[in-house]
Amino acid sequence: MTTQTPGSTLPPAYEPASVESRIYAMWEEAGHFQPKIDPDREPYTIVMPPPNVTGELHLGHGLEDTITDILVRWHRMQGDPTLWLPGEDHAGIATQNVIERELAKEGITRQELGRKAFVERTWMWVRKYRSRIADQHRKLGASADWSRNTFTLDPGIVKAVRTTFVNLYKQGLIYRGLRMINWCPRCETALSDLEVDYVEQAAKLYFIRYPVVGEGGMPLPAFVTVATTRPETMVGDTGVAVNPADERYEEVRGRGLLLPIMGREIPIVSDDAVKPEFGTGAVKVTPGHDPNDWEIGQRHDLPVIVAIDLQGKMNDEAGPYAGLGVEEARAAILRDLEDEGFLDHVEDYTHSVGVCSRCKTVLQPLPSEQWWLAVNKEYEPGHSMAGDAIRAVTEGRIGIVPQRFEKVYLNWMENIRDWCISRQLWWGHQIPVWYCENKHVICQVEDPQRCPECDGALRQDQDVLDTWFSAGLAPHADLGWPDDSEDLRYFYPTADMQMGYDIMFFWCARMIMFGLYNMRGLGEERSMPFRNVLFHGLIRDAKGEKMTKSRGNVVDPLVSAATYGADAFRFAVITGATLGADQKYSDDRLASARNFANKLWNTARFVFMKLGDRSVKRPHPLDRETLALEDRWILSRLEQLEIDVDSLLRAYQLGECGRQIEDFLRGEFCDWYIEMVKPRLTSGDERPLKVLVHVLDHGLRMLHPFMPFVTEELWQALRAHIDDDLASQLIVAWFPKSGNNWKDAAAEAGMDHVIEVNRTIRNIRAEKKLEAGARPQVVLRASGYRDALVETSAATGFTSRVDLQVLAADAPVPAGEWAFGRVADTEVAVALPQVDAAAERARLEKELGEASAHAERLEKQLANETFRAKAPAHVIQGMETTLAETREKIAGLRERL
RNA sequence: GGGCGGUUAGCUCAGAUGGUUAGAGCGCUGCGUUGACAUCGCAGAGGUCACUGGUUCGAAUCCAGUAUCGCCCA
Repeated sequence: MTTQTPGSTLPPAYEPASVESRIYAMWEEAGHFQPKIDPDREPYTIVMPPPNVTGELHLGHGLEDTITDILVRWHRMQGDPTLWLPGEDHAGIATQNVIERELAKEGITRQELGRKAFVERTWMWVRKYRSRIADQHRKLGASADWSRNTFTLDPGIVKAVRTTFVNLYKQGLIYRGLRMINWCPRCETALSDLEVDYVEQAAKLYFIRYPVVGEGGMPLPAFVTVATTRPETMVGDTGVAVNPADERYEEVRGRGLLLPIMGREIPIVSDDAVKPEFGTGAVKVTPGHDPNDWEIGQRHDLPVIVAIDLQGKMNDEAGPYAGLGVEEARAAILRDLEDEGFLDHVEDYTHSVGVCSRCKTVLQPLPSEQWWLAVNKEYEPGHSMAGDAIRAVTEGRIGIVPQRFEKVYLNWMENIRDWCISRQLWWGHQIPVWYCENKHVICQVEDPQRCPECDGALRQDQDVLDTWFSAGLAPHADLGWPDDSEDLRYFYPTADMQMGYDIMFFWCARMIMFGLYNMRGLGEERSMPFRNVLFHGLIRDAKGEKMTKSRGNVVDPLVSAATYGADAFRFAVITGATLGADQKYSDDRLASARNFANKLWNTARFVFMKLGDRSVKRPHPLDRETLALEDRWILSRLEQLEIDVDSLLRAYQLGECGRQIEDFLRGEFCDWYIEMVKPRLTSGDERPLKVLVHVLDHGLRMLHPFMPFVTEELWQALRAHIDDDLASQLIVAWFPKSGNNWKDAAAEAGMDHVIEVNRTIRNIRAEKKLEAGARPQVVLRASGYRDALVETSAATGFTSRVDLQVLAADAPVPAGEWAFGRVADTEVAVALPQVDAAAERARLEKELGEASAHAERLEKQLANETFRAKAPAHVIQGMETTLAETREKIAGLRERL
């Protein structure tokens, strides 16, 4: 290791690959990821959104790990018992698809394999992949408690799922019912409303004539023309509907129509749901194949005919078309309609079609017997799952960050409908319901052997539950519920939760509903699954396109982390956008973050080099007067940063916080403090050492949640140089908190001035094209800031490469050619080899123009009576000072001209 | 149809509760290797903060509307 003589042993560039795995192992072996339960301290708990167990981490996971790890490390460093609870999800349909694709490579289907063998085979995959997911998190630095890692099919979670199901069933919130569902013919399962994507599709609108039936059942020469996008479903028509207010159909209301081809008589019904402006204002009603028609059918008691089977083929109800696929049937029916003169005309039409969000197959709406969760039904007076979930947010017990997502959440929750929770899959939590030969239904947590009512043989319901049913239990189930575990008692409710806004309804909404329901025994203030939920945006590719496998634009976060370092990856994604906003992925940002890590590395190398083998005490506030101006300045700035970092982290402004830490370390610490202190160190002044060590220490601590690896590695080397009680590892070192000891407005004002003077000197150097190696004479004529300029004159001389003289404002400028500048009441004169008189004059005139305009604005503002009356004193004061300085600048410039 | 968000430098994005001349990174131009760092440093160019109107002493920031892009829900 590098602790003996660090300055000399650290390589000249930061090499993440040689650091990260060693540091991670060090933390993990020390047990720092596992919280110590301390009843006297409020814990900090956050549950990881569980990735698909057979998947890979993508950039979204990388962002989530970063967000969570920042919060977790920040809390851990404040001494909170901190638990980051990781897990993996069985991801029912997604995993089943993965395994089915594998089987397909071998030329077999799951049906050929059989359910038992299929499930066993899936478990083999799960065992193989599960540890890989955890390793991927580790590579990103995630300080999660792997000893508590949870999988959604672990026995404890199975118990939680079944307990929840049984309780809801007994309270009548879970029921089995025949309803219209979204059926995916490829996945061969029902889907919830959320798993449907709607895509715009160019299609046709077919106008079909349905003959009116007269007295005695004879067709009249009159027609009602209906418009439809799906003519093949007409074989299942059981009515035609018109709007009750539509006068065009006054004549035929109450009559029957003859269904072409099928020859069946169907009624005309009046229903408000029909939009008169659509098509002809008359629509065919197919309750078996359209959700709206199902509703109309229910209202008018129309029969339901299902003519398309579960594989998307026409069945016997379709008469002559039985056995055809939907597309083939459509073509055949259109041909027949046309031949028999029923097809009126065809129009182009764009409409949206529901497709399976996973496999993009066009969905079939079908009436089907499924299990449902009645989210709006009261289970106790005044309490329904959705109602409670609404109130928890509107009454502020759960906070949503950023707040604007609150509306999205509420809007969805207020319009929520019963949730279809059963899936016709083999992989997942099988529904804990058994049927016996005598039609008894048993719903219980433990597997029953025989029917308790009649001792008959039992068969378990074949369906499994929607993946989000089990995922929705995570915060309490992962902690041990329904058992009364120590973890559950201590860590519930969890503190924060974070996820992409794209799964707000799938996961966040369900966790809130289930948490409030299952944990209601804790009372309103403690039953919620988390106190705050953070929604982050999506990471898109450089063009702003969503990353998908089919587009081939997916970036592997582990490749990024391996290329640039995990710290750089984290820093880039967290500063890439504000929370909740999408960001575009760019290698430039990664490179920039890597450069920052390297900068930090070399900053530390410099400090170690100057320290040699010394160990120094921190600067003490009581010794403030013995410190130099720039020492007091950087300590004051550090203190301000500590205040800002604290408030930004509290407000979950993680990106802004990271940026401010970087700005401080790069812009103030490296570019100014270290540069200015070099001549003092060279001349043997040791005071800066303790400041360097202290600022570096606190800087590393504050940056640690963002860039854990490089900061820990450097801190391990820094420890030996600090004469203080220190933790053994940065991961558990105290997070800096301002003690209000170092704020020093005078030092800040003085240094701001000194910095501006340096900038002015450099600016003149560059503008006058003075030789880079030259050390020109510079004369400063100063009054207000004379002491500060004198004190820092050696530093200025060094860092701006000049021979500096500080004179009184009224002292004469020595003879020679000079270029002039001015900062507040200080005049800057840089000796020139020769002056281009005209160019110098033009420059001064430009500057005078700008200064005059500025002064004018300020005068106007200050002359405004209302402004003087209403603006806060410090603003007026500040403007007056600036005005005075600007006037002096103008005077100086006039003098030159 | 309802709702939400974006529009700030060539590009990617910051700018919490309105406050003195709006910032960063990348890119660009010029200079530079003064023993921490070329994964670097210094200096510079570059913005009527989408538009219109309003509130206010004061608006990138608040309000209303418009345009445009995107997302969600139905």
